[in-house]
Amino acid sequence: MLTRSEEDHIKAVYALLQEGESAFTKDIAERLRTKASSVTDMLKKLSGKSLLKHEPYYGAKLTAKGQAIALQLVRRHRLWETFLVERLGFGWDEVHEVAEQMEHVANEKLIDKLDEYLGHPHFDPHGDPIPDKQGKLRTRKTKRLNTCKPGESVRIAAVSETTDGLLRLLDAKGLRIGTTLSVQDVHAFDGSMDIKPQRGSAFSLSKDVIHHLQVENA
Amino acid sequence: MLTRSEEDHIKAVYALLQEGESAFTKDIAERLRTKASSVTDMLKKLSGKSLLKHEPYYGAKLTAKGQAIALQLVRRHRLWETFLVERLGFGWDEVHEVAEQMEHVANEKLIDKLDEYLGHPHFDPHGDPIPDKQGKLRTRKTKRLNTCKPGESVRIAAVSETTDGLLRLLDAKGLRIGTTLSVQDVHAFDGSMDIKPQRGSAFSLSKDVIHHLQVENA
DNA sequence: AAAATAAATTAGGGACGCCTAAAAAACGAT
DNA sequence: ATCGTTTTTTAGGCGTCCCTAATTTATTTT
Ligand SMILES: [Mn+2]
Ligand SMILES: [Mn+2]
Ligand SMILES: [Mn+2]
Ligand SMILES: [Mn+2]
Repeated sequence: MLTRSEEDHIKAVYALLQEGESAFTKDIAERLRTKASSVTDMLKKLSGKSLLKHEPYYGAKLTAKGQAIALQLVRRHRLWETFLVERLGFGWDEVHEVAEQMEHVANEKLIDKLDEYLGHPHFDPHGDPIPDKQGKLRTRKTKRLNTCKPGESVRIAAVSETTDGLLRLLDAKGLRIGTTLSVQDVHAFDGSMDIKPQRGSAFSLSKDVIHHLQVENA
Repeated sequence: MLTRSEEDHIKAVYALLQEGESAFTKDIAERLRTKASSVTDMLKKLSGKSLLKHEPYYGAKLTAKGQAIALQLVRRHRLWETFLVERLGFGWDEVHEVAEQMEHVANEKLIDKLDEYLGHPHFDPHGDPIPDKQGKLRTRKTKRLNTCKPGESVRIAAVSETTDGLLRLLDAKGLRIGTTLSVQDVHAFDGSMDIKPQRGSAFSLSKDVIHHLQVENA
C-alpha cells in the first residue's frame, strides 16, 4: 500500500515524463509545493520499491510497475472530476483540489462501479483522456490553437495545464470542450488571435490563453 | 485542519459517548485497532486543541467544538455510505471501509452537493440517522428486537453495531431496513426468537442477531 | 487492609515526511 | 579550461503517529 505522498510523487513524475525525457527533482518539488531535498528522499524510497529509476543528478523515470500505478491514479482523478462536474454540478474550475484528495481512496470496486455509473467516460471535464481499467489511454490528434492559421475551423478538445483562473476566463467567454470556432486573424504583435465561435460573434483571445487550448479539426 | 488520525479518534470518542458517560482509553484503542499508549498521546493532543477534555484515568468527553466535528464526520460517513449503496450499487455490508476513507475528504461544498444529490436523506443504509448540515440528528423511538414480546408487530429501523457478517446474514434471511415482521415466540433456553416477516414464512433468529435489530412499532 | 488485577500513563524509540543549511555535481558562459 | 550559477544531494533535525516495556493509578478480590 502506498501513502498519499508516495502516490502524489509518482503522479508528478508521470506528468513530467509526458513533457520530457526525464522528471527532474526541481520540477517535481515545484509541482508538489515541496522542497528538492524532500523529493530526493522520496525518489530514493520509490526507487527502493522499484516504482521508478532514479539516476542521481539526471532525474527519474517510471518503471512499468510505477507507470501502471500512475495510470490508475490518473484514472481515479479524472473519474472523480467527471463525477463532480456531471453529477454534483461543480464547475470545471472547482474540481481539481477535491479530486486530488479523492484519488487516494484506494478501493478497486469503488472505481469500477464509479466508472460504470458514469457510463465509462473517455474524457474528463477538461478534455483529458481517462485511462481504462487496463490503463489504456484513448489518443487523439490535437494541436494547440496557437499553431492554427486564419481560416481554419476547429473544435476545442481539451484545455492543457489548466489553472482555475484560465478555466473561469473560458467559462466567461462561453468556450468549453466541444465548442467549434473558426480562426479569423492572428496578430503578430502580441500573439493574440481573433476567433469566431460557431454560434455568437467574434472576439479576441490573448496568446496566454490560446496556447492552452488543444483543438482538433472540426 | 485535522489529520485523519485525529478525526478517527474524535469519531471513536463520539461513538463511545453514545454508550456511556465517558470514553475510555482502552475502548478507543480497541475501536481504532491501536494501542492504549497511542490513544493517550492523541487524547493529550486533542485536549490541547480543545476538542475534548481528558480526565487522566477517567476517560475523555468531547467539547462542544469536538462534538460538532464528530457530527460532521458522521454526516460525511453516512452520506458516502448512502451514495455507495443507492447510486453505485454496493451491498450494505461492503461500504463501511470505503466510507471510512471517504469521510476524510475535507470539502464543505462537496458534502453539501452530495447531500443535495442524494435528496437530503435522513438515514443511511444501516438505518442510522444522518446529521444535517447543522449537526442535528433526527431521533426516533426504537427498541431492540430482543425486548419485544410475542404478538408484537414491528418494523426494522436500524441495525446497530453492524459487522459485515451480520449484514450478510440478514441479507440471506431477506431482512432489511423497513421489513415488517411479527414476533411469534421467544425461547428462554437460548434467547432465540421466532419471527414471521409480513411476506414470507416464519423462521428463527438467534439471540446474537436479535439484539442488533432496532425496531419501531409497525 | 493488603494483595491481585486491570487500566492508563510515562519513557523511550522507530518510520515517515517534511524542513534548512552545507556540500557536491552539473551546466553555461565566457 | 575556469568561474559563477543552478541543481541536486547529503547531513542533521523536527513533529506526527505509532509501538513496546516499565511504572503508576484505580479497582476488585480476598
Ligand atoms: Mn493527490
Ligand atoms: Mn482534469
Ligand atoms: Mn475514518
Ligand atoms: Mn452506516
